[in-house]
Formats: sequence, structure tokens, C-alpha cells
Amino acid sequence: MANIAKFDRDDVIHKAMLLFWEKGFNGTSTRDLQQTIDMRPGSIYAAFGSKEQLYSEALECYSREVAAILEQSVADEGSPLAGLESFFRNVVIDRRDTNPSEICMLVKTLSEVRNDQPGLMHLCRELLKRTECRFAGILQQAIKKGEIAEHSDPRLLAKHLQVQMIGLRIYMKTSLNTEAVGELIKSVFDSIKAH
Amino acid sequence: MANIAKFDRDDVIHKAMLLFWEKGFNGTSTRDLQQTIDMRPGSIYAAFGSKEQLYSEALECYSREVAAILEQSVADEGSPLAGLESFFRNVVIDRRDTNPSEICMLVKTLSEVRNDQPGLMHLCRELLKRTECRFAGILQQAIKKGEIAEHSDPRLLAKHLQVQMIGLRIYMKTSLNTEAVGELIKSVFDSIKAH
DNA sequence: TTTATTCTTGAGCGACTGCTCAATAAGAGC
DNA sequence: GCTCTTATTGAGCAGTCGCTCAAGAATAAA
Repeated sequence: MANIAKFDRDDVIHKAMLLFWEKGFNGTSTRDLQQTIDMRPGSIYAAFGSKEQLYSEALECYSREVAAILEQSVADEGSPLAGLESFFRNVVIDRRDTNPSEICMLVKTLSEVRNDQPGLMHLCRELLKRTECRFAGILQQAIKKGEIAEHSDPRLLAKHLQVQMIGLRIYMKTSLNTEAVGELIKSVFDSIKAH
Repeated sequence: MANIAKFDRDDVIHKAMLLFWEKGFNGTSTRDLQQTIDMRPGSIYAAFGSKEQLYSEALECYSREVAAILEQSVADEGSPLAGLESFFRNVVIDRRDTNPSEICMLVKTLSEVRNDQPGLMHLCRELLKRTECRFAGILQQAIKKGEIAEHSDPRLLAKHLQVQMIGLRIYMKTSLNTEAVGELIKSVFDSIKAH
């Protein structure tokens, strides 16, 4: 009953998320984790059950934080479409050095996880779908505000944006060419406006 | 001096490639490899030096095979642009069930490998760059044949295609929606033609 | 303080990791 | 046949893996 002063669960998950994001699921050992979150194996397994379960919670944490950045971008720009573009530049270019990895953690998971971990796979799909829905919602606002043509299909455009976001982040890691990627982002949003 | 009848090196690398592509670098144990390529550890390490070195050769094998598919597609279609589109559909949609993974092996590597394996990272970048150059070459042919506008920049378009290819394959894995992805591919090539 | 409950600790289990190397087999040249 | 060189074998090393659990510390209730 008593809410005994325990470790700060959210903080621990956040720290675990950063480590997992950097090193991947297989690349992160439980010893790494113990050191990073400053907990002993017994406590970790009592609190989270398994490495996979902790990873799940880290994924959800990641997804929440990305959603917050997106929301903030739209609010800051005061325009749905400009907010989206700012979000893209922010995530793909500006944060690439400070983030644990240039690549989206959901994509890293999807590409690493094997079919014998259906839970993680399913969670990834769910979280990516939510991002796509957020994109669609913002695009819908952009239509309302007349920033893009009324006959545009926000759900198709959202899929398009999802593909771009995934592709661009990886392309950024391969090319190391900030200018070229900036140009590519510009052309993505130019073509949306032109529709 | 004598060319003693040894194992078939190319065949072994191909088999190793399929396993690595499926399970990733960290996810593939040397025991897995031993069984798959039917060699004992001593022979493997005598022939390839290390797991990482064998992985490098597997990556090059993968890249060669993808390049062959691209070349074949262009030859079959008798048109550079139609060949590219056929290649996209082939790789992103048609082969997704028979391939060891839906996702490009180079991208999987790039997303998994840590910075303490600079050799693999560098090789990935090199091989992806070559693919981009191949795209650019084919787009150049498309311009010559009048399939796309003369003022198009084949190198920029090639970067664009690279981003699409990467993004689409991952999106295919998340959405499992063949129709939507087919539509996305169509729109990619429609917009290239429209330029 | 005493007792009951919750939380934390860390030694260590059994399985697995990448890899080595002395022993053996299999050819090539004579 | 015989020697010399090269190829293959597989037991096993030293280290790491994810995880458990008996013991102890910390807090709450009485």
C-alpha cells in the first residue's frame, strides 16, 4: 500500500531508452544497463520483468518524446505545414549529433528485431502508426488553413511523409551531407505545397 | 601454388550473406554460421579472419546481387525509367516474402553497427553511394531518351530515389499494406516524369 | 521497540559468445 | 611408395550473456 520512496521510474526508463537507442537491443548488455541506470539486476528484474519488457517501455518513452517535439514544432511555428517542416529539419539535421543515434529508434528496432519477438515488432508498428496519424492530423489542419490544396488526401500525404522521414534520417547517416539533405527536405515540402 | 579443391568460396559467402541479412551482425552467432555454411570454426577463421571480415564480404555479395537485379530490370523493360520502377516494385513488394528480410541489408547494417566498427560503416557508405551512382546513370539515360525532362538533375533525383527506396522498404515492413505502398511507388515515379 | 512488508543487493548459475590451436586428413610433387 | 605443404577438424578457452534468489537493508504499521 505504502508508496515507498523508490527509484524514479520515468528517469530510469529515459536513461535506458538513450542507451538502447544508441546500442540497439542485442548490442546492449544487462551489465551496460545496470551501470547506466544505476540499479542492480535484482531490482531491474523485479521492476521490469525482462530486458525485452524494459525495452518496450523505452520504446514508448521514445515515442512520447518525439511526439512532444512534433507538437512543440507546430506550436512554435504557428503553422501546421511550417511546423512539420521545422520538425523534419530539427530531427533529421539539427539533432543528429546530440541524439544517441541518427536513426529513428523505432526503425532501428524494426530492422533488428527478429520474428521470435512479436511483442516488440507489434509495438513498433503501433507506435509508427500513431506517428503517421499525427502527421495526418496536422496535414488536415494545413488543409483547413489553406496551406495545401483542399483536394489533398492527408492520409496519403502522411504515409508519404513517414517514408520521407525514415529514408531521410538514414540517408543523412550515409551521406553526411547536410546541404543535400536540407535540399531534399525543401523539395519534399515544396511538392506538398504544389499539390 | 596448387589450387587444391577447397570449399566453394562464393557459395559460402552467399549463404553467409542470407543468414546475416536475416539475423543481423549481432544476432548471428558463429555457431549459426558454422551450421549454415557447413564449415568448422578453424576453417572459417583461416579463410575469412573474423566474423566481421566475413560480414564485409557478405555485404559486398549482397550489393553485387542487388546491382544485378537492377541491371536486369532495366534490360527487361527496355526503358531506363520503367526499369527503375520495375526494380522498385520488385524489391519493395514482390521479393519481400522470399528475401531473408524486407529491409535492405546495407540499411540494417548501418542501423545496427556501432562506431567502434568503422570498417563496416565505411563499407556500407561506399556501397550505398555506388547504388546512388547507378541510379544517377540510369536517370541520365532516361534524360537522353526523353523519358524525363532535359533540365532534370539526375544526381539530385538519384538521392531522392535512394531516400524513397530506403523509406519504402521499411514502410512496407511496418504497414504490411501492399496496395498503399504500390500507390506510393506510383506517385514517386509520376512526380519524376512530371518534372 | 517489535513485527510485517517491501525493496535492494550482488554472488553466481548455466548457457552462450567469438575464437584458437594441436591433431589429423588430404592432396601435390617426386 | 614417401615427404612436404595445405586444408580441415572439433574440443575447449576465457569471457560475456540474461537472469535468479537467498540474504540483508529500509521503511511502515502496531
